[in-house]
Amino acid sequence: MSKLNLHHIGQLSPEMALLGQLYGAPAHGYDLHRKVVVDLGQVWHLSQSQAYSILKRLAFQGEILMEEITQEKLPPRQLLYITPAGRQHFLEWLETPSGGSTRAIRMEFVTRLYFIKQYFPEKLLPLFDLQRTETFHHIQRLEKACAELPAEQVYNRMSLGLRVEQLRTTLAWLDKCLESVGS
Amino acid sequence: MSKLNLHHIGQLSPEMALLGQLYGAPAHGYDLHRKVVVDLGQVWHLSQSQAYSILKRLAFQGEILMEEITQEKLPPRQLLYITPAGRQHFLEWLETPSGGSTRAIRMEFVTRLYFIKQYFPEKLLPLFDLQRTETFHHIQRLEKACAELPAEQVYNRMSLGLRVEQLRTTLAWLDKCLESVGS
DNA sequence: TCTGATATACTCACTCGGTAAGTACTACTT
DNA sequence: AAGTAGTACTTACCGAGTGAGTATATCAGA
Repeated sequence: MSKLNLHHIGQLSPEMALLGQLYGAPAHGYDLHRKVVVDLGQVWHLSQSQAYSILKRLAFQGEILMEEITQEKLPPRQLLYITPAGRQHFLEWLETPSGGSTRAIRMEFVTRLYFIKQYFPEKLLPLFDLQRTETFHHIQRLEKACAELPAEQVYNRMSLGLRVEQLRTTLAWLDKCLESVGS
Repeated sequence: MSKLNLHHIGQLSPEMALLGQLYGAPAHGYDLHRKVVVDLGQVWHLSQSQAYSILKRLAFQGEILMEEITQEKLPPRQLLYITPAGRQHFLEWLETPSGGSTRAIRMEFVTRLYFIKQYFPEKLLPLFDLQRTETFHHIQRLEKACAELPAEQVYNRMSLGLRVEQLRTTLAWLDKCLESVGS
C-alpha cells in the first residue's frame, strides 16, 4: 500500500508561511497571521488560533524566539524573532522540491514562490525548473502505476487518470505563472 | 473568509464506501475493508483500524447493526448489517452532489459512480449531468472570486487560477469517464 | 511433527491539527 | 458615555488517523 494516505495532506501546513515572514523582520503573532491571511489567504486558510499554535510549536522547536514585553496593567505581548536555526530551516525549505500532488503545488510551491520573489528574486528560474521536472517525474510515476493496474480496476484507473490530467494542467499553469511573476 | 478550510478535506471520508458495501450484503468489518482497498484503493487510502473506527461510528449512529457471533474458544466475530436508517442515509448520499473541489470529485464522485454502476445503472446519466453542472457552477464561482481580488494579490490569483484550470480539466475527464464506464 | 509465515478479525492508546469560544485591553466614534 | 471595532493571545475540546498489539486459523516446508 502506498504511503500516500489522507493524513499526509494534513502535513501541508502554513508553518513556513509564518516562519518566512519572520525571516524578513520580527513581528507579533497577530501581525504574522494578518499578513498570511491577506497575502496568501487563498492559498492557506489559517485561523488565528491555529497560527498561534503553530508559532508555539516553532518556538518549542527553537526556530523562533518569543520576547515577552510586559507592560504595566496590560497583558504581556510577545515579539517574535527568527533564530539562526529557524533561518536555516526556512532556507532549506525554500530549496526543497514541493512534491508531486496538485495540492502541494498549489500551496507549498506558491508559498515558496512568494518568498523567493521577495528575498531571492535571482532564484526564480531554478525554482520553476525544479518544479517542472518534479511534476514531470510524478506524472510518469502515476502513469506507470496506472499501467500496472489490473484491467478490472476501472475506478482506481479513473482516479489515477484524473490525477495525471491534473498534473499536466499544472505543468501548463507553471509556465503561465512564470510569465505573470516576471522572470 | 470561505468555509473551505483544511479541516474540511478531512470530512472527505471513506464512510460511505464502507456503508455502501453493506447495502449489497451483510459482511464482516474485515471483508469491508478488504473490498474497499481492492476496488477503491487508489481512491481512498483506508487503514484497517480506521475502517473499524468508522464502522463503530456508523453503528453508534444506528446505521449499521453489529451481530455478535460468539464461538466457543474463538474470539467473537461481528457480522454487520445495514439498518433501514443506514439504507436511507446511503441512498440520500448517492443523490447528493459531490461538491466542487477536485479532491471531492476524485474521491466522492468516483465512489458514487462505483455504487451507482452496481446498484442503479439507470441513474448513471443523471449522475454525470449533475456533476457536470455542479463543476461548471463552481468554476464560475471561483472565476468571480478571482475577478474580485485586488490587483496586487498575485499569489491568491495564482492559486485560484490553478483551481479553475483543474476544474476545467475535470470537466473533460468526466466525459472520458462516462465513455469508459459505458452509458 | 514442529515451525514459521500468512491470512483473518478486531482493539487500544496516543498524537496532533483544527475549531469555537473566551479573555482582556485599546481606540475610535457618535 | 456607550457602543463597536481592532489588537493580542489562551483554553478546552473533538475527532481523524496511526501504529502497534492480540488472538486464532491455516498451510507449506524442514
